[in-house]
Amino acid sequence: MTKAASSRPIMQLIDLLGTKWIMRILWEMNSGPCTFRELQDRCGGISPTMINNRMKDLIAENLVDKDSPNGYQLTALGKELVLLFSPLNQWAEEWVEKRDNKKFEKGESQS
Amino acid sequence: MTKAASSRPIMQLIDLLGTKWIMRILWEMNSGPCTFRELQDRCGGISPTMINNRMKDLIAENLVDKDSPNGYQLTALGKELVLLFSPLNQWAEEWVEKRDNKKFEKGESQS
DNA sequence: ACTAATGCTACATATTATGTAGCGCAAGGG
DNA sequence: CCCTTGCGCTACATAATATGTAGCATTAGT
Repeated sequence: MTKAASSRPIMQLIDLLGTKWIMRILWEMNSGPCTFRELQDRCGGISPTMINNRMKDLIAENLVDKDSPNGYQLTALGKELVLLFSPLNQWAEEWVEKRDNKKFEKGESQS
Repeated sequence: MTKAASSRPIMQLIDLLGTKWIMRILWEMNSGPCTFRELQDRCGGISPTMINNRMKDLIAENLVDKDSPNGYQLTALGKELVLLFSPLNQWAEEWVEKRDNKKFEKGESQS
């Protein structure tokens, strides 16, 4: 991570979101606070090492709080960020549809 | 990549965007078509191996075109996606500001 | 005291990224 | 015609990251 690259906030964010599992965890946490092990399940069985490391990152970045009785939850800032992800949902639908059509045109098999 | 996880379009997108360099490359390509080597520079000297692999991915996902005389460029779909990134820019500004204030309160050194 | 669930750590293995050298090709100049 | 220059891209050894599995320490319930 070069200093120049990471000086712009957007670059810091892109670095963070480009770290494996970060977006997935944020997305899954949007459905409410949860325990360590439940989060593991929501993320499809991700390893505890990874969850632990990523949660440390997210807490350090002020996106998640650890609130012992209730487990982990998004901070206000974290919730704002995840809100910005929602347009991606609709875009992704169109994208997959067009991509699969193209595969079909090319004669590839469909699932 | 489990089948269940990747069945939802948003999960496929999150997987893609969570791959190292993908967001960065998309972001940098928003400033116009460019050559292989210029893209390397825009991304701060990323290795050619990586650029090559990621461009293959992005082309396969219909987000980038290879148009030999002019090099690489975003597809219409790719441009739409990068447009959805722009709100992140403003959010990132606030985020970094708040994060750095917090560090200051805690007595950490500033750059 | 026993059981079960929790957050989390240890660590060997597998996967992925980085850095560097350089190939084959095309365009331009001498 | 040869020589340089820049191009897209490949090869491959090394370094960094992720995965999977076992299990420890703690807490809550019975």
